[in-house]
Amino acid sequence: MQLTERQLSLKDTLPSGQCFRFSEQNGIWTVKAGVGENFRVLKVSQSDLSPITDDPFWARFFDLDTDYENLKAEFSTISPLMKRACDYAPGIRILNQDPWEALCSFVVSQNNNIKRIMGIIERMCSFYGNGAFPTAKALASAKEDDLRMLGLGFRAPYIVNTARSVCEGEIDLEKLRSMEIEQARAILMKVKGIGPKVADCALLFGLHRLDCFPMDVWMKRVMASCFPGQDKSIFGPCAGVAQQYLFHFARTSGYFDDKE
DNA sequence: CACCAGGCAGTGC
DNA sequence: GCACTGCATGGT
Repeated sequence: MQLTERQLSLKDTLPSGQCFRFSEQNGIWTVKAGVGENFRVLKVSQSDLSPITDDPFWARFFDLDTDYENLKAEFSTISPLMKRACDYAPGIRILNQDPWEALCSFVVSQNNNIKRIMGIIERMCSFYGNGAFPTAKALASAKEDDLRMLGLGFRAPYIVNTARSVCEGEIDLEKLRSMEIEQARAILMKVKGIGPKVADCALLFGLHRLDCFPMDVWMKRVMASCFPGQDKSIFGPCAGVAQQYLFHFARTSGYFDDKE
């Protein structure tokens, strides 16, 4: 299978705020993914995507089985701005990350910026995971002071709460994959430290629930400015994908720089 | 110094 | 139900 940049763009997908363990140097992208023993490292360049297409793990990670051309065509009929967002970065895809890694990462993300999130997660991985993303079990027994030392601040107890809920089975992540979406959100949000935004990101990026539509500060700007009085329902059953095009466009294009 | 970052919990009304 | 505030930390 031969992929074009329009079908998969590394530079538009990896730094679009979905995942936090990647870097780029001289055109070579390094992506780290997976928890504990399932840890994997990918090295790939845009000019040769065969390390992704030839490896089922990374093919799944980059969601190669979903037809984004149809989705973009549908989205583009919604409004000129939605079409513009699709054309701006057509090679964005929704990553299929480990559910625990996604959930934990987005607990870290709250009221934080992407650069600092990446640093914190990297320190958590070396301190608790020997390079791999730490297991829920490892973090369930972490000391809050240690977590604060890594820069987690007020999120330290949230991480421990979340890890314990997963370990003790109050949250069964795999069951959330097929559950009624509102019920799945409600289960996640029972944990102190998980609100609607973190729950939606975990479901979208960790459990591939494309119906989730995370509303962060950028998406609130987009909706208020471009779709006033509307909600995610105008984007259909895969609203989460539309969300990602809009989020990336809003954050990197400069279009919203001087809009309240 | 202020304000912000892929928010959330707590409080008051 | 909705509006407001404090929160750790590092960057502008």
